[in-house]
Amino acid sequence: MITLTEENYIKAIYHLGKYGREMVNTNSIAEALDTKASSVTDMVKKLAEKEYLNYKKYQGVILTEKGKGIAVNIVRKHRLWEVFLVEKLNFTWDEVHEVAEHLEHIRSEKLINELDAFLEFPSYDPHGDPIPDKNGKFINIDKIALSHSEIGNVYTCVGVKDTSSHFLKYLDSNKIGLGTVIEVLHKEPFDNSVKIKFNTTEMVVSQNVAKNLFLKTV
Amino acid sequence: MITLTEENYIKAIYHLGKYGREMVNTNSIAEALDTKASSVTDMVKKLAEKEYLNYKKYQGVILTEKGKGIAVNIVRKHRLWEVFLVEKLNFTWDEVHEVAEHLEHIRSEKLINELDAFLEFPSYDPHGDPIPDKNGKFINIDKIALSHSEIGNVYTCVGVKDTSSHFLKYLDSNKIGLGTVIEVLHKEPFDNSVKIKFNTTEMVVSQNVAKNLFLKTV
DNA sequence: ACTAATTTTTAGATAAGTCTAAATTTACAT
DNA sequence: ATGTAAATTTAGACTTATCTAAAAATTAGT
Ligand SMILES: [Mn+2]
Ligand SMILES: [Mn+2]
Ligand SMILES: [Mn+2]
Ligand SMILES: [Mn+2]
Repeated sequence: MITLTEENYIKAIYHLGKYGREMVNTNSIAEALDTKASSVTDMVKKLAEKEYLNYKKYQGVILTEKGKGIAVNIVRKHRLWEVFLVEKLNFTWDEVHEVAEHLEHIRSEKLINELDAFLEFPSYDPHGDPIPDKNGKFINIDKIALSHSEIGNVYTCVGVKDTSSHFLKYLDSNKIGLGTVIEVLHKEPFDNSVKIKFNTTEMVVSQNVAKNLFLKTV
Repeated sequence: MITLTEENYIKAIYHLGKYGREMVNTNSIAEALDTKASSVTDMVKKLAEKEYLNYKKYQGVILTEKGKGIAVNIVRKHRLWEVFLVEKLNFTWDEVHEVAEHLEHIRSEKLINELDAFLEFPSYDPHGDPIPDKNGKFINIDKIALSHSEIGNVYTCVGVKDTSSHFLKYLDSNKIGLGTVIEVLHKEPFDNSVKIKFNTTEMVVSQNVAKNLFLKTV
């Protein structure tokens, strides 16, 4: 049996290691889970024992296939619940994450598959992140950050990197959301700010914003 | 902050003490939660300390208003989730309880109130139990067990006492459900079995069944 | 009223997950 | 290559919730 705490460690390691492809070090796990490095060491030993990951002392950890399976399933549940909250229960995209952090741990195959069907098998969550299907497969569209866009090009906003309430509310207040069509007018080398145009509005966004907004070419 | 374990104790005490009206003894709590009496003693001390209940050594416990408030809120969540599972996700009434045991601990005022609205403010759960509203108020219709019915009378089935999968499946297989109109034909004094008639079908049910089926007069 | 059975509480131990502080290993700069 | 800084692990302690076994209190039977 896997505990809630173990699930949270596995999920964090999955995200930190780029979908479980890269090794993850102790300190980054500790930071992600707001805990101490010594606690992480104890836990990764246990997770290695249970074969959710491979652990080399002082070298870091990497998820096994078994571990990745657990992680993908939690991500699936997290994102489906987020869709449910926005589509059916009038939550805004900045309110869903916190509740989904808890709902993602509810264990019922039937529950999650029926929820998937009820929502008509959505491919993306409210932040533009892809939702794994029942078999753990998901589409990964190639998106670029606004900070890596090219001047003169036109893009569609398809996701956010930072899903904090602060950032999402900032986007709301500036009328930027998923689907917004954005033209890149200018990139300021001095501070890496970007001047963009959308719906006849022109505005300058900071590097911080530019790094956290994902686009795809129209 | 209240823990998941504390919530389960409070809920059990609420049900055992008839909506928190009666004193509950240590052993019955232990049995309900499948734990040991010594564990219960430790926990009720903690719950008394936190003022969720009053505890007199060797005498048992009774919920405070604060404790009842917690309990009613958990019951509200449990029953609303059960309605959701049946109405929206194709669960049968014998499948919902287990999942609802977990969903009832998700903490979000907005979530539960929006769910309530989404389900159009249901008054009863799939087992005929009343659902408390946002303020903890709920209708308590007076229902009687089939075992206490009167020969010759006609009743409507409005609830079940035992919500175990076994009992509910037994009812399903005999085409008895909420809303079924039942006429009491005979009560056998020897074994307290009851002969009933519904939808042209006549059958004899055991005392065990008769005690767990709630009816109201038509 | 007294004894026996039952119920409840206490005492001490255990497991999970966390922490601080100290020790160890690795990485990096000269 | 060597010393220092950073990262990681170990050691020992704490908290929550549980258990077993023993002690104490209550209840019930005669
Ligand atoms: Mn999220
Ligand atoms: Mn998301
Ligand atoms: Mn239930
Ligand atoms: Mn129910």
